[in-house]
Amino acid sequence: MEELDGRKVKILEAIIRNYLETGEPVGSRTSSKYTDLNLSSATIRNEMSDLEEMGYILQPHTSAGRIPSDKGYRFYVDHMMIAKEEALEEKARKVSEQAKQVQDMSQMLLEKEDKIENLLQQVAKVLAVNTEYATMVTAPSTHRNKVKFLQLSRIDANQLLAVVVVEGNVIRNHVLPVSEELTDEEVLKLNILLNTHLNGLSLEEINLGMIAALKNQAGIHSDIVGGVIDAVAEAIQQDDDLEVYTSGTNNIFKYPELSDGSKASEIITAFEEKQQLTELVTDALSEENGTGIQVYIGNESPIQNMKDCSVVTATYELGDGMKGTIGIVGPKRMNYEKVIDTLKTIRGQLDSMYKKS
Amino acid sequence: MEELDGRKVKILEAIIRNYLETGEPVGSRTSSKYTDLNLSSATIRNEMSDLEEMGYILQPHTSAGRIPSDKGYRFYVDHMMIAKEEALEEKARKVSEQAKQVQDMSQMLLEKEDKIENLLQQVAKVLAVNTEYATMVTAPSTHRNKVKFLQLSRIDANQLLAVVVVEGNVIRNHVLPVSEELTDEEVLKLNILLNTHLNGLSLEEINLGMIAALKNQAGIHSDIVGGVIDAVAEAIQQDDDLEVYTSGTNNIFKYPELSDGSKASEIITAFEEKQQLTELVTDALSEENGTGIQVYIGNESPIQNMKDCSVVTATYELGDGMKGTIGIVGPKRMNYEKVIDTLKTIRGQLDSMYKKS
DNA sequence: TGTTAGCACTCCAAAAATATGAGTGCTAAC
DNA sequence: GTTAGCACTCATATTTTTGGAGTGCTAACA
Repeated sequence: MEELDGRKVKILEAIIRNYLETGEPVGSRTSSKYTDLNLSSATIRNEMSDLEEMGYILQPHTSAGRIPSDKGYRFYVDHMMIAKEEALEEKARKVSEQAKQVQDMSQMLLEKEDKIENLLQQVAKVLAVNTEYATMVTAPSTHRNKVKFLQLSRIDANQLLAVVVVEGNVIRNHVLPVSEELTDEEVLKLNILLNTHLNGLSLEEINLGMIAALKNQAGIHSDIVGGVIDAVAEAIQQDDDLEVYTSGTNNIFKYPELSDGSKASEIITAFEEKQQLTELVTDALSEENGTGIQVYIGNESPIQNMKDCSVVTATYELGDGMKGTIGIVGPKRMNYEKVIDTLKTIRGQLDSMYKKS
Repeated sequence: MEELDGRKVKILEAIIRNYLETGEPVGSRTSSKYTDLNLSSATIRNEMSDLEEMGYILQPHTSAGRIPSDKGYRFYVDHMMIAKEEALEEKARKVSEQAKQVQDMSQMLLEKEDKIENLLQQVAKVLAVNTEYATMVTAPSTHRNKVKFLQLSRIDANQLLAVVVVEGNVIRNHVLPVSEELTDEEVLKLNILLNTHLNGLSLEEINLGMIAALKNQAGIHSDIVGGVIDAVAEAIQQDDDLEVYTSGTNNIFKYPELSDGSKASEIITAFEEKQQLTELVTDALSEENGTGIQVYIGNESPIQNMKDCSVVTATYELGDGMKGTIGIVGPKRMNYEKVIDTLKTIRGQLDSMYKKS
């Protein structure tokens, strides 16, 4: 009674697969036909009763069929999908799909964007079109990347421009006001100082202690120069909040279970307040599990707004340490296989793109 | 019959105001009580029949009350609102509201953002909170702004960084690959060349002819230098598509007439494909009418997705030529007075912010 | 002991039947 | 030109009916 025996597994699988296909609660009759074990509906009913007690399935109301619970979906994702993945007809379908996607992606590559933002936005869109779910893509985090180049320039009498180029050609800039005009020579000195000390360090290495030491070095001018250094440090540290690109939000209206007012509103709010998505993604990054794929079913999600959906994310990596996330949000009753597959494919594309450049 | 006489106007106004308040179709009985002319419902009925024939109001179905048509709303916005604006109790309400908003805005100013993107995003949010509609804000166009400062730097052997600072401290940068390494001296020369020729020009003045002339000037190295100049030009021209910031998309679910699946989906799509919003905004900018306020009712909107909504935009200006737009999207049955008022207030805040800095 | 047929029962969903009532258009009288 | 009166319309809400899918339980069977 505690564990699922082989027969229960088969029945549970029948129920889930059926429900994924039809979206209708599935009854004992239907699932008896769906399995290869020749059992009458009555027997199935008994087993279903057990499964319900164990929490794998539930009834929308008395005298309706059963639908998978979050726990049921979880079991499906963890134990049933892999098996199925080997099945032949699946394999065949996958290949053709994969080909289609690759096509889409290479099309995307044609209009090769130099700006990473545009690229990621495009990725989000391709993902949305392919899966028909709402999608999100975060920029790779760069805090472990090293400073390649750093430059201060005078814009006018009381404004300096600080530009920092980081590995991966990520560029940050910051206009900083200065109370007192600096001479060309002073700016040059500052440039040399900053470059010799900060160049080659990763962004996360440039912390408060570091900065303090630097200010000491600066010596004489420390009053005004100190301010400049602080501002540069700020420019470097800024944008720690990773950007999130989204697409296909309207796709949620394709699924009746999500398109009623209040639910849709919740999801859309989460997509607008990207803060929330970052939380989700941060969690996904921390829960690394080897495959780089995370599945959150309903309440498993760290953010409340997603309690009626499933979220699937994949971690991609552009070179060392630059990890980002791509993910989709859809109904619990989603095509997990296809989604995971698509995510893997696109992640692969991102990989190869990095190698090319 | 062709023109609206005074009585018809009064009745029309009664209908519209009533409908704005209740959202229910309004019948002859109700509107007879709502006006000061003492007429029986029967008389009103006759007048309403006329108004319907003229296209100002319509019936959702036979034997229902009347609701304003697009034409009716249009008449209201053009001719009835101003009068009402003077009314005393309105005035009183407005003052307190205005005060509240100013408070909100100054709060916003406290956490003064140096990045204009963050500021505008914040403006969109404040607007959304104040009006309870979906909002959009476009960055001011900068193509008439002048180049303040321009700098090429070598990042490494085969990459150059071009940074362009424009009036208003808008910064654009672009990493450009170079096939052949340039010496420090060459880079310096290029910098001088670019600055002497481009500095002080507005972005729109830097066109193809300009660039061609510049290439000639470059003389000897023209093969490789030409490429660099092209890339710089591109960096300058880039981002011509104005950015759009949005907020409060979920607000549309507060209005039943918009929250059904397909309509909501349309609106949300428009907000996601910011391309569409830019069209709208471009139109608004071109249709300048003195006040800088534009109202699109239903099908008047240049983009189809907004056919079930009303859109109100206001043009703001940060110094000469830097025009941007703030706007809201809501149901046709919206509080036009309040919206226009809020838009004006916030535009004022943006103005004063510019003067301060 | 596990499996199955049978049956009464539950409950949702859709369809049909039935009010309700707000609002209209029209006519005839003032 | 205005109004009272009245028959008529039609969306909406409420109730009733029906159908059917599905369950749980029991008793019989292998």
